[in-house]
Amino acid sequence: MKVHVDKNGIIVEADDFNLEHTLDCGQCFRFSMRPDGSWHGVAGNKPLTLRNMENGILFENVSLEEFNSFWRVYFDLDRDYAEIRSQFPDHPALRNSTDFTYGVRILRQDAWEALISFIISQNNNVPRIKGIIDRLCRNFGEPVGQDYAFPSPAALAKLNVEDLGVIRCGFRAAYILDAAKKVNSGEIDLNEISKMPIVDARKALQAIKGVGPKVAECVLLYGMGRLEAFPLDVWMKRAMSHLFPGYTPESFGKYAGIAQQYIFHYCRCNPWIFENNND
DNA sequence: GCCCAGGGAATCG
DNA sequence: CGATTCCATGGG
Repeated sequence: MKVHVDKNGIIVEADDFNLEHTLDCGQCFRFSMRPDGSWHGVAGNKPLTLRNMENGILFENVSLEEFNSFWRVYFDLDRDYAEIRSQFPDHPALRNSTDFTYGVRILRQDAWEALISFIISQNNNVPRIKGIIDRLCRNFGEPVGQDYAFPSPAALAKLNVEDLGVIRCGFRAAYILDAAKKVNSGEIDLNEISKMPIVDARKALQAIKGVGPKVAECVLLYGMGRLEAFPLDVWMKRAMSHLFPGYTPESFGKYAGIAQQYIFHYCRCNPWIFENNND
């Protein structure tokens, strides 16, 4: 990876770094493409605009210090994805997936934000999830520039179901409040959970209402940097049974979560590969 | 095990 | 166009 300091910010020249695959693959909900092709969003209370340039990806108006201390970690830019791919099992559908989704990176998101975001994501579609999270931030988050930060556990813990009516998240409101109360009181310590053996971490997360196996796996993978976590939604279950019969999440190794992201996005973008197949 | 609980996007007829 | 399907979890 090469980092250039430019008058407009920081330009990153790196293999395996594609904004569309990284920001529009179902792992995060606060970045969107603007009509001019740039990407804008908020992470870690910091708004960010990104642009594809001839010589790399521009992090607009970002200092070298901010890039090194935050965005470099957030975008997982110090990880060698080619090396990780070389450790994957040799399988034609996995090669198709890694070719198609080339450039995806697993974002190192905030655990609390990931917890609430993936509770909201259950039984839901991406455009609507984005709308609900946007309303959650606008109504209960602190303003940062033209944007809003993700609300803190304390800010949500003092609300009731009626207060959350404005975000129109339906039956998930009670789940959000249960998570906020448990995290705010310290009954759930996300930092501690992030370091537990994965079996214990899964169990601890599922003590929160609205967190089942799938949501827990998403929190571990996207919010806690646990790259062995392997969320199994309907698309991944379909992929496992049709494309990888006999395989388990463990078959993909210690970076199974990254393999999962390649496969998931490939399947979502090419659903016809499952035609004439049910289950 | 079965149904339902928001709601909006996607897909179908 | 309207009708149907999709979606992860908990509770009855």
